[in-house]
Amino acid sequence: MASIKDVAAEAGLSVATVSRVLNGHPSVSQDARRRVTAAVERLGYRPNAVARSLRTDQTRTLGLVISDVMNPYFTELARSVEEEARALGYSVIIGNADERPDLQDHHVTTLLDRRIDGLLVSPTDGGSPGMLGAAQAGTPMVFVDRWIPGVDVPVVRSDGRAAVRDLVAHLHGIGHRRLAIIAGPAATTTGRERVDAFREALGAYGLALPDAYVGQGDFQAASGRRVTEGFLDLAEPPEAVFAADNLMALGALDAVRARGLRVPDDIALAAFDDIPWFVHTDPPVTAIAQPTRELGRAAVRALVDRIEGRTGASVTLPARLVVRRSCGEPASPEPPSPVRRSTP
Amino acid sequence: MASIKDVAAEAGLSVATVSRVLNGHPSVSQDARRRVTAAVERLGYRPNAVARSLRTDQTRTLGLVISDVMNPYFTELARSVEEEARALGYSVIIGNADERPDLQDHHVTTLLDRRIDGLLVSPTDGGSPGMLGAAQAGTPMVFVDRWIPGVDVPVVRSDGRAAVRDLVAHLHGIGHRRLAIIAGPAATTTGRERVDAFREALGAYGLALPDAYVGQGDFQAASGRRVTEGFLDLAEPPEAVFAADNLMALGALDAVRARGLRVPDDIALAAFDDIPWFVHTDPPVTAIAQPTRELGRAAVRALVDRIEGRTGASVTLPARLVVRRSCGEPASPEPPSPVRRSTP
DNA sequence: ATCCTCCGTGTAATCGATTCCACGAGGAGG
DNA sequence: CCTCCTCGTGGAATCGATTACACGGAGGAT
Repeated sequence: MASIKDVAAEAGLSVATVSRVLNGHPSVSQDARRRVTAAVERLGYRPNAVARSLRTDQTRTLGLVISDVMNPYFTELARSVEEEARALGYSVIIGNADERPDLQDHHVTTLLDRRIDGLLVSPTDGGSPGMLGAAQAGTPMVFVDRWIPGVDVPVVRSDGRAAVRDLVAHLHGIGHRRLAIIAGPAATTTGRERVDAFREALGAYGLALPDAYVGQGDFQAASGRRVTEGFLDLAEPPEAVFAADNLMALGALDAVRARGLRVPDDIALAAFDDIPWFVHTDPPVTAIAQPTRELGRAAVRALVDRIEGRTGASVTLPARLVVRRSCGEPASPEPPSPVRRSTP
Repeated sequence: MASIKDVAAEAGLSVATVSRVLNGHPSVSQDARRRVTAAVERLGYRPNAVARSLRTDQTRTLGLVISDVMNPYFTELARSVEEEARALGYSVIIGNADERPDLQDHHVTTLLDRRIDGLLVSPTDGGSPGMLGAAQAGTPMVFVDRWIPGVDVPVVRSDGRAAVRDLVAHLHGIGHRRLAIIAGPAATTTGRERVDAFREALGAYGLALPDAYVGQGDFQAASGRRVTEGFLDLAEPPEAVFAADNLMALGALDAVRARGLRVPDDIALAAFDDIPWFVHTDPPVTAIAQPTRELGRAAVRALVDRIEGRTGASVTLPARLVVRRSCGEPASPEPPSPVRRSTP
């Protein structure tokens, strides 16, 4: 593979001049510029990014460590992150933690070893040693979706509180009173927050959230299935189940169907994180949609701001409720204002 | 960030010795080894992968360029690729081409600039300049899922011919005679092959595949919707529609529902590529499942074989039919042997 | 005519590793 | 006791770029 030396030889100039042409440095003659361009063309030369990175101490690469690529929410997030990064001249290396702290650490160290310019993380847990180290070491960093309390890193996320209130209003309007939740891991902020928001919203209607109605999941379909089976085995099963992510909702759907029961007739179902497939499930699932694309873009912008010496502050965007048919039809007037139906 | 020089100073040894310890070179004394290890520990030193790559001319990184990350099939492929690569000591950088040749080229050049050790591609088209260049330039390369005829690169893919025959047998057994297909882009091998296999299988039953029953899609949901609408507008609409990928099947489902029609009562539907959601759609969708995990693993192994100087041959794995309810219930005996029902 | 500036270019140091080669110490063999 | 190996170690070249500094020539000001 041709190197800058070959180009210099071919153009009859020094490597310094070639480098200057390549980087658009002003003090180069028209003639030199032409000869270099021609030589580059002839040799099919492409600068070695590795060498360049070593010298300039920047890789123009961002690391993105997410909890689970197979989760469509994160896939979409990853996609929008890559898009925005590309627009700003950066590449992205994705690390999939599969909800495992050890894997998350593996990816963080690998990325740091490669000297990425900045790190975008949706932490799987409360803070693995590798990640805290990275934050400490001063690597530009931004949390997205989930974060770690007490770590001084900007957070780009969406606030589901209002949407959860809308959801509870919706369920309450339909007549449901015994509401349960399939929670995410307590080690994640989203895992805890969604339960809190749900409990708070229930409180506004004078409803309690008994321990038996809080099932512990791990954001994977299997746990949704298991927890839902537990709910159905109760002497007094809930009338509605709220899954804290889309995969657990899928598992819940499985469990209900396996019992020969029907959604929403026998039990209502709603999920956090809207995905294209929810329109096509039987029945279409009512969900809380995050502005995923905007989240990804905002996260990249915040990170690049940090990298390039600007401030890069936290961002919180609102989520919204998308009503479909999995909770039943409202008997009384429609739920409060920000609610929208996905099909008119 | 501490460099090898700092470690050498801290340990009171030369950088050469430190490097030897780091790389497990045999001729280093126990004492030196201990001192280096201690110094590394004290400084929290991690070798700079960029510098190492420049010197050794290898990055221990694989590039994976896929057509569409949002397609669950490719997400799963990407995941299994990363898993196997990690097991073999490689990292993976994913490039998402979004079915756009220009984006595909962008990623290929970026990856080559970063001097990845090998490239895994599922080409979007018949061969963009950048990709053909890479193949020519001798970069170790392997095609996965899709490939480009005439380019001398191993191909890891699955053969759907037998499964398509099973599908046609299944449809025929139910009583469907007017069968249509939503094809993928003609520029892709999978786009063409699936139509060919379908036509061939129809032939075995004495059925023709009229042009009006071949709709041109692009592997995206919107095209599935558009093509299906066209089918429904025909004077004699097909009784069954076979979508050449899962996203177009989703679009077809949309279109059918928008007309107030029902699957499978009004029209049968089947898809290539099985995904977890097909179990939960209304109705569950009959699909041809590829051994995605195995495909990813085989592709990585073939590529690493090439990189490390071994042969690395092509691999073809069989796909299989998964019968669900979207084609209706068979009136007569069950379809041929390799067919399985997803729910007993 | 002399001096100063500015411009275009080249030489060489540098980034952080790996690795070839040389060198000194110590042990084995004659 | 001398020679020859082997072993552990360090010095220095190297990978492919960027960039500080030096230098020569042209042109303007005095």
